[in-house]
Amino acid sequence: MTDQEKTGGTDFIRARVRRDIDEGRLPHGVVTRFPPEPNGYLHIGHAKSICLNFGVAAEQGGATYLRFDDTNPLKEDDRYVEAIKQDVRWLGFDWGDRLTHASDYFPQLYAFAQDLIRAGKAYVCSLDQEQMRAYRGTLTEPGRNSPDRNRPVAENLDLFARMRAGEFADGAYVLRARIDMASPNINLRDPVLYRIRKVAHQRTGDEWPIYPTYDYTHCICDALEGITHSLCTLEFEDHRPLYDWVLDNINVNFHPPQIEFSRLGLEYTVMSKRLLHRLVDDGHVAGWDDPRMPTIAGLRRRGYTPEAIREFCARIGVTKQDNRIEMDLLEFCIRADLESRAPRGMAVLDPLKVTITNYPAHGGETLSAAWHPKVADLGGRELPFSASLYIERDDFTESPPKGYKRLSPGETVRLRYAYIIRCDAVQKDAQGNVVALECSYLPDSRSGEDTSGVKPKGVIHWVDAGSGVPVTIRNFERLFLVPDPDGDNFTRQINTASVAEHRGIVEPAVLASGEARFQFERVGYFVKDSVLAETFNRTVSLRDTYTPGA
RNA sequence: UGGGGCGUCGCCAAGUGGUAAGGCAGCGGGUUUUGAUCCCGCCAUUCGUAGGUUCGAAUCCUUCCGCCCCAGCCA
Repeated sequence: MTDQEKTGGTDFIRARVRRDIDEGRLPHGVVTRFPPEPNGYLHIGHAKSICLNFGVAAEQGGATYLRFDDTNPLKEDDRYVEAIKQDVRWLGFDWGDRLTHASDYFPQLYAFAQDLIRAGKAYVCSLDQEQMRAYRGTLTEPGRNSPDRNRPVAENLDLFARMRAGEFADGAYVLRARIDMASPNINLRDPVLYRIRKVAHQRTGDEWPIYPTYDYTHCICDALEGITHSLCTLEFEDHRPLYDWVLDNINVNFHPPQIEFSRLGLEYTVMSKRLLHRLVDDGHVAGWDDPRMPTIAGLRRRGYTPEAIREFCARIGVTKQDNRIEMDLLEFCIRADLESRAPRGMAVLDPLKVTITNYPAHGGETLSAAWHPKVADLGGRELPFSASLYIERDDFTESPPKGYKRLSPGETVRLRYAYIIRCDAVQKDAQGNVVALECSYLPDSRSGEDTSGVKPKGVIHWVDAGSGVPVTIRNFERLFLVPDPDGDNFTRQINTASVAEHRGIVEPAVLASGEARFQFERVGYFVKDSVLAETFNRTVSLRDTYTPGA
């Protein structure tokens, strides 16, 4: 748990909850809910909501429901249900036996609708969608009453029963609340409560030919579950009067307050399910769990930890201000987590062959290195060394800038955990590209027992050619070219170079250990891909403050 | 232009009448066999604007400006 998870934070929602407790309004404790619609995968914006809902309740010894908001079988699919459950669990939250579905309440929802009709608060309307739009008015003009608005109660009851019995085609009728067609709040202009959809539902099958809408369903489910704080995002703010209207007009003895907070915005990515769906469906990414996706599944495959994501959610806070968080903060959180627990290893992404000319050509030795420079408990590993090695191409240059701390002709550098070497000769191909280096090593400079007295330019990582294992290493960049991609220019804003595959080589102990996450020294944090063999995904690079020439 | 929200450092965010927390980023320095980590220091006379109330305002009142959301039988 992070500090904020322990103390509970000071945001306006937690302040409100504490006040409710202090003033004795919650005799049965705090009850919240996370209500995803199973029409896609969860993303980091949902993580914010999950951390908030589960966090607020847990801090007060309360309970949280995981409730699937499954009122629209046209868009929903059971395969998303399992993915969502897995993601919530992986993030570290437990709903216990409080797993529910809006569809669990379909019978009660139906009965309440009949009550509304009897009370003259709802009516069956035959306007088609276009007509209804025309009757609704505009933002600045009031709407007009539906010709069916004064249909007698008995007739409404009969028609609604026949809708339920499946007598009518999709779209023939809807059940509407009878509120106010002139309301400045468009949500109150006789909103639809039920629509006919002769579609099989993932849980209720063909039992219902009619389905309740979100506005009608959500508030009632909240009330029936005794949700003490119904937390949602800002765009539902002007639905609140409708939320309240429904609960005020049915016979239910509990009325949760709806409290809104701003959704998470993250630079260089998108957070709407519609756009995420497009990325997947149009093949811009390999799937919902593509490591470049801001989905929980994508972040997981990328190597993010639940702890880092929770820490991120704690750090961004909860307010009503629109926001767009910099990637730097997310990266800071995962680096901070991995720094202390990821074992170190060495991998070369772009190998440059090095031959130690004064080292026995057929010999070799085994050096040792700790898995972590500060965490002794992590133990150590063996590191094969020989005359034939690979270093990072990037760690050599023929013309070093001022202050260069890597290898260049005539200069010395320490091979991490091993010896100091000097570059004696550079081999090039016909085009003048450097293809290999000839170096000599200082026999008395072995790591830990260095008596050479030589101060090398710096330290670089390396992998023994004979024992190193070839692997694919994937580096990811931001998915979009602009910090705030929009739906209209979406396709043009996608970064088509967001993944770079390297054919690299990694020290044998890394693959031999059972670990998944490593810091490849001087490069970054990586995780073994959960699907592709011998493939590492870069979770995040190491912080790099090197400015050439400086 | 109807309704609903929001405006405190590049990005987040405390603060709710008593004289601008903190984090991320950035910058400078120290330690370092990872140009990492770690450690030090710097980083808003000012709170969208203009007035007003007050001994005193980011906090109260008024004006204006800017941004976001709403016209699905989506959620």
